Amino acid sequence: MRIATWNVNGLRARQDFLLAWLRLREPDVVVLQELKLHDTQFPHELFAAAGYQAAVHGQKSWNGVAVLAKKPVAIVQLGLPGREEQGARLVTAEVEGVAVSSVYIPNGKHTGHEDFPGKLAWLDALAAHLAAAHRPDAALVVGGDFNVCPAPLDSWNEAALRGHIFHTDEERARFQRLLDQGLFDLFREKNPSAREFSWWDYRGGAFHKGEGLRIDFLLGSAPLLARLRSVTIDREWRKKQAGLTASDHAPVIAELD
DNA sequence: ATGTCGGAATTATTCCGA
Repeated sequence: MRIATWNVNGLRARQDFLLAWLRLREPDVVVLQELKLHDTQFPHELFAAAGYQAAVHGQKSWNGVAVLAKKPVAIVQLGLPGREEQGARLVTAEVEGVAVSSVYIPNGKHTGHEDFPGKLAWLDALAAHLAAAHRPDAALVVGGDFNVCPAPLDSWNEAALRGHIFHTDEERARFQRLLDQGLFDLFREKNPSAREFSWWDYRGGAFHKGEGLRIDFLLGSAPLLARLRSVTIDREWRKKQAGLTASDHAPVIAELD
């Protein structure tokens, strides 16, 4: 099984780009973030024609998450309980016996912004929800854009950015609390010292200067880790393809037995 | 160069969020 996560930064702007990538990589399951459309605008027919069905939790204009899969998807959860006012940021579906969640953690803007405590509260609520809804011995994947840089190795410039947004002890402690629910950072498990990033700002030529962050993760429970062969970050798809603009995030792909 | 994007509100221009 090949499972991926990708923040597409607007599905309507990215659908041709995404379809080209699906044809090339042929993932079995993909969790998407930042759809930026309402459920009713999701192009189910387009993805069905490409061989995928979707569980979608969207909203007008912003946020929005989905689970795409070649096999049937059964919706388990729409929205993070108690945190719906922060937007459509969680959907969980069961696919081939695996509970698959797509999450889009609030950005928080900066540590002095009123959104920052909201981000921490959302992460607290996610840890509580996972503890209540999932057993650590069951097959679970939580993939998405976490908007947290868990360790210095995950940042292009830890020295300058430590203590700033994505790089605070508060965010990192809460990311660790997610792992404490019995989850593993699948990329890091297979690539313990790799300095690779999944997001680069559109501005200032950040991609070409190597100024990125690793903030997109596939977290998996022990049964998934036992099946894990490899994890890659598909940075070629952060580049323009045949004249089509890329997202500011690259896909992350895990290969499972 | 805070140097770009996507989307909304509004009618090609400005704002917001990331």
